[in-house]
Amino acid sequence: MQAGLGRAGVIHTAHGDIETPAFVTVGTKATVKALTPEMVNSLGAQVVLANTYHLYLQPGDELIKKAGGLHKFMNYNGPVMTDSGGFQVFSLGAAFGEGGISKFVKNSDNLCTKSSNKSYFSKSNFEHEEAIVKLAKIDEDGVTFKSIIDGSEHRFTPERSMQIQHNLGADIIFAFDECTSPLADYEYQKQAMERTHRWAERSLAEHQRLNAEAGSKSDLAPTSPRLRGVNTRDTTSNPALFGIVQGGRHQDLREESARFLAGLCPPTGGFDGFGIGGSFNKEDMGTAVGWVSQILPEDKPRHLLGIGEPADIIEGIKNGADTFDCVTPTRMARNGTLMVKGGRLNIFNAQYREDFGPIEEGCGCYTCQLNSDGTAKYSRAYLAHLFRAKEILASTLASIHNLYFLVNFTKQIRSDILENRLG
RNA sequence: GCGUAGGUGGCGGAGUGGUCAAUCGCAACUGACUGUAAAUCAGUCGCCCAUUGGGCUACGGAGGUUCGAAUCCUCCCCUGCGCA
Repeated sequence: MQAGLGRAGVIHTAHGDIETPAFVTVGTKATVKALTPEMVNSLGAQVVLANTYHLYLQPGDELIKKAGGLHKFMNYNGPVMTDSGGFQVFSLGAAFGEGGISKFVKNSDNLCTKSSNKSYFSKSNFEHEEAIVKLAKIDEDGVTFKSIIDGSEHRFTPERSMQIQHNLGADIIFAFDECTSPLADYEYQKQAMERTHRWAERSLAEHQRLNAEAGSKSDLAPTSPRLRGVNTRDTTSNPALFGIVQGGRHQDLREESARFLAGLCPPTGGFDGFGIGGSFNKEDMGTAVGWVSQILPEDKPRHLLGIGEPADIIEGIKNGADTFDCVTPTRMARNGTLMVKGGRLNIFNAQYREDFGPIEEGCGCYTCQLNSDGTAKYSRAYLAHLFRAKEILASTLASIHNLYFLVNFTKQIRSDILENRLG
């Protein structure tokens, strides 16, 4: 973009290119919920993000390695990313049992008193009446997790996260970090950020050790790994590693974090790209992204972790973020909220029970197709019925629509940038 | 006809003399969801005002007992089941 930090580019991976800005679909447990890989492809998605913690617990990273890696295991041949488990440090730690805490805090919220006694997950097997036992506990060396599946205890360190992610075999992996709560005070944000920095160094060192180890086992392995040109497609190549910027809502911390990570350049090279993680102020998330984009190297991709509201994507792009992932489109789809140009539409609302039009006029997605006579193939009334009847197809049709909406919303911004339609 | 078990808010189903406008589930209505503990969660759900709160009508129908009844008594109506 002529003004500001926005830009369009291409990330080359062993499994294909990602044209940025791009929305990354979330497939936590090696599946984009409710969709087949063919559906994911045909709605225009370019990348899938899976999760280290979840796949480590089930079915296990060793098994996925035996299967031939994530791509083969889940039958998805496009680029795949894995998150490091760093978000679970937050969601199973600080946020656990605290009902309604998200990565965002609003200026209008009172940071000191925002604590709800209502549990978001009242059916939890792990929740005790009096004291909520967190499922993640942090120390300098790493994090001790309790399994969300059976309560068993597991230990993640930066090294362990790297080993698991290498076993999973994604194209782009993330350093092990701590996603902090927006409720944490400045002092904690600073301490956590510094710890995340130490973990970043350890992640990078272990990643390079694993790459070297892999290299010594195979003649085909590249000597200079990571983001490679599309012409050198090599599906067995080592993953690229992204470091994660933290620092919460504080400008000095975010800038310090970006400087630190950008400066990590051991003999074999630094990070291949960067994630921007952690919590934000709802009102100035874009500003915070801008703080770090000005510092991070211009020739490396920047992924804004866990951000996906349309307005936030626009702000992220304007401030230099290249890729975005978010559970919002798929989760909201499963919960009956459909994304449309004007905002959102709750298909459960009584007004749609006899509405035989498509979700959105003019939408190009599979779900919004029209018959030759101009009527909707899958009407709002039909979707309303499927949701009320709890039919599985409801999730599929709604997920296709929401993902198409966001993926193409982001693609549109890319072409606007390329054609200079944006400032 | 005799015997027996019942009739409670849209439905199912608790309650069996006061703390009952009535537990709970479903349905319905509304909202939330930002690196997925999520096909989840929260709120509303007789009527009328109201900020806490107040008023009214309600537990098949009609009477009655009682300071007080969805709950006890009498008669009537209806339903299931068994026997004729």
